[in-house]
Amino acid sequence: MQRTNFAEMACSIARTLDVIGEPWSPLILRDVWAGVRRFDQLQADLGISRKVLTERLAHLIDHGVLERRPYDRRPRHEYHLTAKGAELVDLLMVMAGWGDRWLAGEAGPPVLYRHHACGEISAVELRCAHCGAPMHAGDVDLLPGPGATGPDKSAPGAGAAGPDESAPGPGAAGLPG
Amino acid sequence: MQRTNFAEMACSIARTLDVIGEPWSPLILRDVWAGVRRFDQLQADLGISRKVLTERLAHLIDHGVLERRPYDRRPRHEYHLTAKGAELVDLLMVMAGWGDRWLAGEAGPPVLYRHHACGEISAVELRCAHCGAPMHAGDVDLLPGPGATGPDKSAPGAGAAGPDESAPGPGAAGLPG
DNA sequence: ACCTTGAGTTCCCTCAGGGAACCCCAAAAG
DNA sequence: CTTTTGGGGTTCCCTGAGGGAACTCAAGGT
Repeated sequence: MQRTNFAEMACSIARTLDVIGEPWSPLILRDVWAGVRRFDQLQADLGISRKVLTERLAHLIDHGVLERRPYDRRPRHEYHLTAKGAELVDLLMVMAGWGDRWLAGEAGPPVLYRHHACGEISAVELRCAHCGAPMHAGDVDLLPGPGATGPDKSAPGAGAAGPDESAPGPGAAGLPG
Repeated sequence: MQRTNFAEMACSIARTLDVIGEPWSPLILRDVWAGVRRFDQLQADLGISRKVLTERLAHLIDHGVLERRPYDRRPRHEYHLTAKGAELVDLLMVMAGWGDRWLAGEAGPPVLYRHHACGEISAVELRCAHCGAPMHAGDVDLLPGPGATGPDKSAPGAGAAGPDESAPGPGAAGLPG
């Protein structure tokens, strides 16, 4: 779909959208997360066209979010989340939380989440990694970061290489615009 | 774009994708959040076609995520986030966090977030709303919820009506599939 | 030799996204 | 009163992505 190139924008939201910005990709990740790992299962469960599913899987593998593992001597494979992909599932949980709050209606949420640590049905909550207090859209100021000026050279590319935490420091421009 | 109807699926992720599942909507919300509120500004900043921008704005207003406010006696308006929309921006922060970690490369993150509460440059972290411990994709079990069987009747629709917290209780089917 | 199954390809059709030009309205300028 | 300006969209056409169904291919099983 992407007629516009989101990956080149100096915005981590746009770049993330380049990876999972069309609606099938999150659903594929959800399914893989929930244990639906094979081509025909995914196709049947999602109701996606086989052609598009092939493309999406290739794209997700390309971006290091999924990996393909053989499970037989025959040419059979399953798709698994990489570490990079597993962190995207965190995003899906937040997405599900919003849908549960605002779209579930009287019927209530379709899926419940039980937290291993406490054993309770719960939901995710956003907190500041620094002070631990709640951190929402209205609780932050946006500042230009070091990568503000343009797209990154030396992109990590396909490999699920470890994330890099750059030291914060002021850059030039703010949001594009 | 949506040829497939995601809103009818018994999945809060799919339903959320029905609202912001194509790549422009999150970027529009990001811009409105950052203070870009007028049609021509949005169009110029995003590089989106005017036609598609019109459609997206109508869709977002329709779903109660944005609202349109006049700012002049002339027919001029600005777009603002509703409470429902502001909570979607939380999702954008998580998205940005993932992009910062995995896609920013050597250049570092394009935007930094300063938390009002502690004044520090920080990032969001996902925690369990119940026990406060970290809560990630691998830390939860999925269980069928009360709305598991089908799409909800009596959907909140357009209005940014308050969220409903239904009492948890077991339902019938799990994920669709 | 034939059937089955997983995992894709190929082909065609329709509709959504991109681009650019055009339009409407209200205020301000002349 | 007429013209200009500028925000906020419409309209039209073209391309290309998504949907659907049929076809292919390789490896077993019987």
